[in-house]
Amino acid sequence: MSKISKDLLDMRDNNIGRLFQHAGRNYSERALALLHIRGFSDITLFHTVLISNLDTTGAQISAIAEKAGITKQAMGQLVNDLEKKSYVKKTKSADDSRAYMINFTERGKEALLAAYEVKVIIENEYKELLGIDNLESLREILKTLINGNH
Amino acid sequence: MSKISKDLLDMRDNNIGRLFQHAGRNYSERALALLHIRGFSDITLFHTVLISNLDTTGAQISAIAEKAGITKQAMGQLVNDLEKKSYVKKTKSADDSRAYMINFTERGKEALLAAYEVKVIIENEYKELLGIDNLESLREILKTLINGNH
DNA sequence: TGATATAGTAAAGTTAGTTTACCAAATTAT
DNA sequence: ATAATTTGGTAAACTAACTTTACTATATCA
Repeated sequence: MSKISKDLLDMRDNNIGRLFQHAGRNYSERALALLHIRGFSDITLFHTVLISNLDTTGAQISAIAEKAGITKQAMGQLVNDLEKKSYVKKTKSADDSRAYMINFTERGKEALLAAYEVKVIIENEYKELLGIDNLESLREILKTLINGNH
Repeated sequence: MSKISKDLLDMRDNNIGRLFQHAGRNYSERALALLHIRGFSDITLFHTVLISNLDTTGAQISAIAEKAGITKQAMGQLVNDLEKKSYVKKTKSADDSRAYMINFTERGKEALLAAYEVKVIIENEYKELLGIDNLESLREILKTLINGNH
């Protein structure tokens, strides 16, 4: 086998971009499975975008959208969807009559806490697999990579 | 601020799953931009799934689909799309009259080589940012994570 | 008092697929 | 040799997770 075709093969298996994607997908699937076990079986990956970007103090649709990096229309749909599933409630803002305030319901808060628990569990699994030093250096490397090529 | 709400905030910024996703997206965007500069501007992220899973010796649709981890129907669409853009050609298989052999065209081979160049460039950027040791340990950590919770 | 910006909604389009259902050819079983 | 099953591929409809375009209502700035 020639050098170049060996390299091309290597591109598939050792491609760092593909490894990121694969690791990310693994994480998401594990997180979702653990959330489902905890009784939040109607939550999809899509929903976690809102759950993990809404503060317990509440926020406006466009503010959460910006934080999450999606359009306000998409966030609007997400909010409506999670309101139907009664994880959040939408109330007219007192300050701005164009705006709505989005807040967690009790169930929503429970989901948020469960999401936190799940995060801790998965990180412990990772610690088990890698050792704590490697996990923390992984986190630092990823942050450097993300901030380095803004 | 209470311990739990500080932890919940931390979940957003330091969440390892989110860091994977972010790093993966950064990589893809950079790779695609570099491919476009090289004259392959009609290739999307979607197309790279086929390009990076097809050998220069050619293969059947269902074989590539399995390798890529998508359905043969989805791969069929991808193949048709890339045939229209003349990156691959589809010929009736001599061995199996139900099957087609998918091969790169000359342009397709050029794209494959460009993809390899782009990979090298991005990895060099990463080396610059992290140092070679950190890059290699990142790769090993990711592989451990992926194989560890298959 | 306009002009412009902001909050949100509605509807259609897009991307990257999956599911269901099918046909034709190949393989295996009887 | 024929029937049953598997395999290669296609078609059409559906889905998720969005974006784009276009709009209304309210707020703010000049």
